[in-house]
This record gives sequence, C-alpha cells and structure tokens, in this order.
Amino acid sequence: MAEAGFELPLLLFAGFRSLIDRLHEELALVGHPDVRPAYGFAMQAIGVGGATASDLGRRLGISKQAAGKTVDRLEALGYASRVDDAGDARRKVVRLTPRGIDALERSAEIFDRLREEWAGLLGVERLRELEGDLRVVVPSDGFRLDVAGWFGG
Amino acid sequence: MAEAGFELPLLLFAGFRSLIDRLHEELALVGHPDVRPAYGFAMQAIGVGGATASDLGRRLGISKQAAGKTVDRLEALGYASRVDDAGDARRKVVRLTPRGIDALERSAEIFDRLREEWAGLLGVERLRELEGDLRVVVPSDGFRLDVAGWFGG
DNA sequence: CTACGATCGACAACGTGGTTGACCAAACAG
DNA sequence: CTGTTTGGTCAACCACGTTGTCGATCGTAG
Repeated sequence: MAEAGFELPLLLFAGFRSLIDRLHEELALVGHPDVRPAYGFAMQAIGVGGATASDLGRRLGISKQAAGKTVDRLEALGYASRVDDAGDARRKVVRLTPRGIDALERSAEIFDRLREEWAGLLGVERLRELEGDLRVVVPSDGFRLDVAGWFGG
Repeated sequence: MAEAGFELPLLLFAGFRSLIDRLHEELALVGHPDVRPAYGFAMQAIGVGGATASDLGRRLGISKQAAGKTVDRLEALGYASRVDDAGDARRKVVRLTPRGIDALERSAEIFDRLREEWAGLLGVERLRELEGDLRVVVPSDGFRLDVAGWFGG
C-alpha cells in the first residue's frame, strides 16, 4: 500500500528546514549570527560579481522594491554596499563586502559538510540517487526564492 | 567528486514548493481558489476534531496570538468557525466548516495523485526509498510549520 | 470558601518579507 | 529632439509572525 501523499511535502520541507537551520546555527558560531535565511539567498543571488537591485529582484523572483529593501538590510548589517555605476548614472551596483563574501564562503563549506553528514547516514550512492530523483521530479525551469512571500501571500 | 552541498537544500525546497504549488492549482479548480499554503497547514492542524487557538498554536509551533489571527482569516473565508465550549467559558473551539472539511479531503486526494505522479516518474520503489531516506536524515522530533515567519524573522 | 496561579482569548504595537502604484532621472531608439 | 524603457526610491498596504498586557475563567491549595 502506498504511503499517504501528504507526507511527501512534509518530508521535503523538513529536510530543507533542517539543513537551513543547521547552516544558520553553524554560521552563528563563526561570526555571522545575524544572517537570516532570506539574506543568505539574497547574497547568493548577488554573488561575487555584484548585481543591481533590479537584477536581484529578477534573480529572486521578487519586485525590485522588495529587493531594494533586502539590500537595505544587508547594507545595515555590513554584508553589502551600494556603489554608483560609472557607466550608467541610474544604476547602483550592490557589491558584497568582505564580510558578505566570508558569509558566502562559510555557507558553502557548511553545506558541503552537511551533505557529507547525510552521505554518512544514507551512503554516498543513495544520496546521489536522492538528488538525482529530485532533479527529475522538480520542474527544471528554475524557481522563485521568495519563500516567505510565497507561503504567506 | 561530490555534488555541491548547496544544491541539496535547493532541490528539497523546489520539490516541496512544486508539490504545494500544484496542490493549490488543483484546489483552485475544485472550488478553493483562496486557500493559501498557510491555511492548508492550519486546517490540517485543526483537523476534523477541532482545536482551540492555543492548541493550534502549539501544534503549529507558533504563538496563540498568531494562531488566533490565522483562525480569523479562516473564519472570514468560511473554512472554520468558533464555537463556545460548553464546559469551559474561556475556550472557543475552532471547528472546520463543511467547506473546510471539503478542502482537507480534496487536498488529501490531490496529494495522493501527485505522489502517484512522482511514482510514475521515479518508480514506486525509488520513491519509497526517497521517502525512507528523508525520514532518516530528518530530525524525528517533529518540526515547526511556521514557514513564513521562520524564513523571515 | 477564598485566594492564588495557570490558561484562554483578545488587543496593541511592532518587525520582516512581500505587494502595487507613483514618480523622477537617466539611457536609449526613432 | 522626442517618446519609451529602465533603475531606484517613496509611500501605502498586506500576510504572517513576534512580545507584552489584560480581564475573565478555571483549578487547586489552603
């Protein structure tokens, strides 16, 4: 007999949440206690190359205004800074500060470590299968990262 | 070489999100266009037996005040109603209306159908493994359903 | 039976991640 | 030169959370 269908989303969310929660626990221990999940995604989207608020909005699937507000918070926390664009007086390029870069690098390390933990529990092959299976069932056309707004409304 | 660790949470979230999005698309088609993800979780937590706002808060891992506000919205949409408790004048029991029950039943059907879809893509055995593996790596001690607030702050 | 503490539900103020709409300034295309 | 895009910001608003406070009720200990 089949499992109840409603468990599947719960398991996926629980997995996602536990990884993100672990990430932020560890991040707090290495000097980034005030990074919130939303900031992490935003910094990832800004990347080392920087981005404008409009870019960021497009990458995250949110409005440029919402992206701008996120940048405000990132800036207030010292993770990013706006610099005027030399070639276009309208644009203000958001760049990650060294602190922002550090948070990004630490996050990558921690995620790798977490993945190894899962590999230890499941076996490397099994984890690879899990990832592969998810890639199959997940729509390939990218997806929006506006978690809070998506869920809430 | 190992996959990048940061893909894992993204895949899990994408899976979760695609299931929830599909659910609400289908739900909209069968007469429940205004159910939001948060409402679905809340109704699930209320259940056919009903619950008080405080109960709901505990089940969802949110404050009783937040639970009360969710009940307000559920009530405004006709999915739930508050009834005075005969034996305790403080308590107001939240009960799902027939419309609320319908939404819950439809959701269960849709989730089952969605799971079958995944089974078709992956194979029944592989899907069962995926679920089993997730159960292994996910902390067993339950988890909070305050998605929006968790992500945001 | 009375007094105290815990609980329920509500109100208020606030924080955070989103939304639209409006607007100006700068860039671009004709 | 003019009309249209585009980028950034301001303002108002909404949804989902938070904490703090409060009166009313319940349960229990004295």
